Amino acid sequence: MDKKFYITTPIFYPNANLHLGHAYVTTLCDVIARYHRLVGDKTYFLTGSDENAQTVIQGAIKAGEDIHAFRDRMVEGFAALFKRLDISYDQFIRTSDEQMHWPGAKRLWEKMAAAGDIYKKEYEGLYCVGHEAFITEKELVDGKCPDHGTVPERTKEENYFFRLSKYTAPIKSKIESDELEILPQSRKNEILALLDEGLQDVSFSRPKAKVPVGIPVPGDDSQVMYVWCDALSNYITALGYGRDDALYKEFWPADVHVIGKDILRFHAAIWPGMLLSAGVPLPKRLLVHGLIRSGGKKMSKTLGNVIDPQELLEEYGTDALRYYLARHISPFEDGDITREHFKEVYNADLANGLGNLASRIMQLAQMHLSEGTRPEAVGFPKEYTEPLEQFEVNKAVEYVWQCIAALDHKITETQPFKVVKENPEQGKKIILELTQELYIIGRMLNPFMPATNEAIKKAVVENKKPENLFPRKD
RNA sequence: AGCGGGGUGGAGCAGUAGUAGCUCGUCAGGCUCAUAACCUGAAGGUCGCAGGUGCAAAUCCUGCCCCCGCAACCA
Repeated sequence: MDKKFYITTPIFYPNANLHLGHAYVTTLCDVIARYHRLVGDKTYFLTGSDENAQTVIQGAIKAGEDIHAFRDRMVEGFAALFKRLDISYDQFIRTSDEQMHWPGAKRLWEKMAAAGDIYKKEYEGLYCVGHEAFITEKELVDGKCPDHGTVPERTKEENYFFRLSKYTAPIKSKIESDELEILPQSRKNEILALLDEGLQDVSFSRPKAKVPVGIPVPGDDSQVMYVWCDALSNYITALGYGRDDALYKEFWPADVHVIGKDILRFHAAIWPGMLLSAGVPLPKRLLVHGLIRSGGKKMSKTLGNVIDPQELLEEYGTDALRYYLARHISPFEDGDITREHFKEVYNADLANGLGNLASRIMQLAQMHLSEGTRPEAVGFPKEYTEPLEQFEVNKAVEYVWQCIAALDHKITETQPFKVVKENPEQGKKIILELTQELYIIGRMLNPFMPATNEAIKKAVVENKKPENLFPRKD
């Protein structure tokens, strides 16, 4: 296979530490990216941070830090978590990066302006700082913003607008025809329903006085770009759009943008509209995942059901967390995680399942085989590749665990531990087969559990029983 | 209000018309290479409720109830 594959995560606000939801989407992307590398696709995996937002500025103020220092510190934290999660991203784009990001964002704006789709409009209304947007009278509760509990300011603002309304029909047709494919189907239906109502033009800039760190609007230094052109553009600027086209030519359009359902409309309406306006090809696919809840409820500090990825990483390790996220959280629907369920799954699937299987096979191998083995490379079964091509990561993992169960069963059936005493040659033959099958299982784990894949490979090749891969937890 | 997702044995899920399935947990038996693990078997469900269509419904239609999310530090 000699295809290219470009995958992106959303970009994250460096205003607080990343939580399990961020860990999930990033891990999901990593699994998909590693799979594509495994089957030989030329893969590019992008992640990054959305730094020019009001909420980030507020975070810095709250922390009493300089905005630049604050963002750098938060982004370092992102990198540390991603490293711990074994995220194999090729690039981390920061929208504050004037060299990497800004030229492309400006180029995109200019293209849209040249198409006649950017216009200036004066707007007077109630501005909520928390929203970083105008809100309507109707939305107010006791004269305050219901979300932020603050009294909005009546201000007059001159903004640039993007003529998104013009693109309702073309966007709809691209989505209906799956030229821009939206997965799962339910999300596609949802966005088509929205498109039926027609899209409104969207505000595309803010006065620089209000958002001091944004990207200047080309030809108007008094305004900075609002989030759409500022942030969504990262998917192409990272590749060098407007700067150096080599990667861009190779990898755009994206094969998949992985996003949460909360940001679906931005990616399925505004972003395609922008690209259509600028004459840039649309991404091929949006993979819209759900939310991770805990105990059936959204995680929130108030409810006290937040689970920090760091906590799980420390207690169970990187691959255990990756395993849980890949197997037990659906890529398409809301998922659930509790400490109790995590432990149950860890013990059942990893300690008793995979870990124990590796121990029993390698114990036999170490005792009875004189040297390690390395099975010939074979293709992957379709029960494994087909789900992965469709991003059904959980189904692919389930298949691997079926293989694990089958191998446990095979040991019971063939009784190599007994046979080897009565007929050493026959026993060794069985044991050799078992180690080779274990190796193949390890290889299939590569996208989900890269370190475990390595550990199993090493054990088989060196004919040495590994340390407990996943010690039981009580 | 509106929009979206969901309600299947103790837990988590699969199953869009034709004998209700998987994993975990529980119980009994087996095995001994292994991390008190592994294998086999069993118990356990009127598939949210009420109607309707069909020879046949978890699965289609109608109404209702309940949970979750869409607004908050938030993918």
